[in-house]
Amino acid sequence: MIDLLGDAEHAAPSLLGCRLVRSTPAGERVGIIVETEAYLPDDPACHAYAGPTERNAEMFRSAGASYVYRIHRSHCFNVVTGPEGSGQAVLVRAIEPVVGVASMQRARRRATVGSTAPQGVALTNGPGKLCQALDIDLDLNGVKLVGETDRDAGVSLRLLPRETPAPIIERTIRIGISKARELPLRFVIRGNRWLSQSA
DNA sequence: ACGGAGATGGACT
DNA sequence: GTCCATCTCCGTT
Repeated sequence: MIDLLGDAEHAAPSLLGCRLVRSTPAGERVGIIVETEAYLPDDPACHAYAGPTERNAEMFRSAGASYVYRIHRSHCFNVVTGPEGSGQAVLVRAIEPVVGVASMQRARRRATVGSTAPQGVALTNGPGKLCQALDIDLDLNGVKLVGETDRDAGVSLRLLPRETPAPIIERTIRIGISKARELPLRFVIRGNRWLSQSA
């Protein structure tokens, strides 16, 4: 059971080890979530902090939906958590690829502007990279990720519980933000090799 | 209508 | 380490 009804600070570590499943006509891609960050209602770094806007609308809807937004050339993927209307979410910052690696590599190559093909851990070790690898963009903003999903409606992104024992978790400050830098709201699976490069 | 900022990634010195 | 591409959103004119 994945705890998404509690607040993001509680949900973020509970998502570690869970599987993210992307199904398209081309096949299935699966990654294990290894790094997350919580963004809370009273948190200046949270997109929902200043209240509902068009961009962050999904954060104020029901837990278990996706919140996808664009930053520079990349997308970031979040899982909405907490009571409806509370405005909080968990950013997925890195996954460990387990199924459909070749398909992820193709998707990354397609989305990469430069010439060098992403290799090794660079496949999915960052929030923008994993969105490229799984073809997550604004079309997947607001889709239901758990339970009865919108799969028949052509939507194919699902969150499944972990199959393994709870991982050993480390907690640190968040990465790449300018506000509320000091809050320890980043959670990682200890020692996992697919974690993002933390400056 | 406008301008600045950004939960990033890749290239380069 | 630094620089910046590229675009969406949002607060301000």
